[in-house]
Amino acid sequence: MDLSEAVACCSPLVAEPLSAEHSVELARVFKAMGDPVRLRLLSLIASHAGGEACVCDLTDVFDLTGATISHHLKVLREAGLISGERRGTWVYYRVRPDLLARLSAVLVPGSAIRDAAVAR
Amino acid sequence: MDLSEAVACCSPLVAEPLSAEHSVELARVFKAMGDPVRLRLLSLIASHAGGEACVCDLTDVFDLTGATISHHLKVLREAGLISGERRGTWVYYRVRPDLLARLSAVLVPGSAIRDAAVAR
DNA sequence: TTAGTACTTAGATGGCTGTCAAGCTAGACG
DNA sequence: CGTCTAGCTTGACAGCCATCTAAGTACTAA
Repeated sequence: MDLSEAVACCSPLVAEPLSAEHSVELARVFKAMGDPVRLRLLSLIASHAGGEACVCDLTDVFDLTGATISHHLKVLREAGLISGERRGTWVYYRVRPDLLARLSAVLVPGSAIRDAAVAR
Repeated sequence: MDLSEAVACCSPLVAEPLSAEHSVELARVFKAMGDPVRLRLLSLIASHAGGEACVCDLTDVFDLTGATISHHLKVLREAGLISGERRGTWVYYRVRPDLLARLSAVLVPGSAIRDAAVAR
């Protein structure tokens, strides 16, 4: 099962018990967000001008080696939370707002209505 | 800094870069949700009749010892996601929807407006 | 009080994970 | 070509974590 797909079809947590399969996929996404460095990376990328950020912009913020930042970006990428693209020398990352919105919807009841409102 | 407090005052991820302090507190909550068993526990409790569930109801669902379930419930409790109360022989847990709503708001832009709408 | 049920805590253990150093690949520029 | 910069991968290691067994606590019932 694809990750974003799994998240997309999950009902709100309060609506019905999560299936074992869905819980595994959902947990993978939350686990990816369960690290301070990765959360900051996510918000740095999301809030950066143009909606994207170069890895060099991100590395300077932390007191960590490039290898570690690269590792965290990979975790976020494999969770479907960000996507990366090489343009010349640099690699740019951007968040995937659709997945964030779906995650957000899973956390609160009545999300279907709210999602429709957001789509408008 | 209190956990729920930290989550409450976090702006949406896309609005501005998360501070190092906020990211640590937020990550603790997401980390608690980053496990399939804990996610299922959360949804079992949230979707249970009356908004609360006894530990014995939860233990039967999984192929795990009571000690392990107890451990996961403790993690969820320390993250501020659930609260437990003993009534007689049994212990009942319920979710704290306020924290879930705030978490949800952190994930999407324009949450302040949407929160106001939800509150009505 | 004794026995029994419902959790919780403590300790142990195997597996996972965040981090770094070192090495590697991809592109830019002579 | 060679060299420089940006980023990724690998391998290693210390610390964390999910799980179990065994023991402890809290309440009920006879």
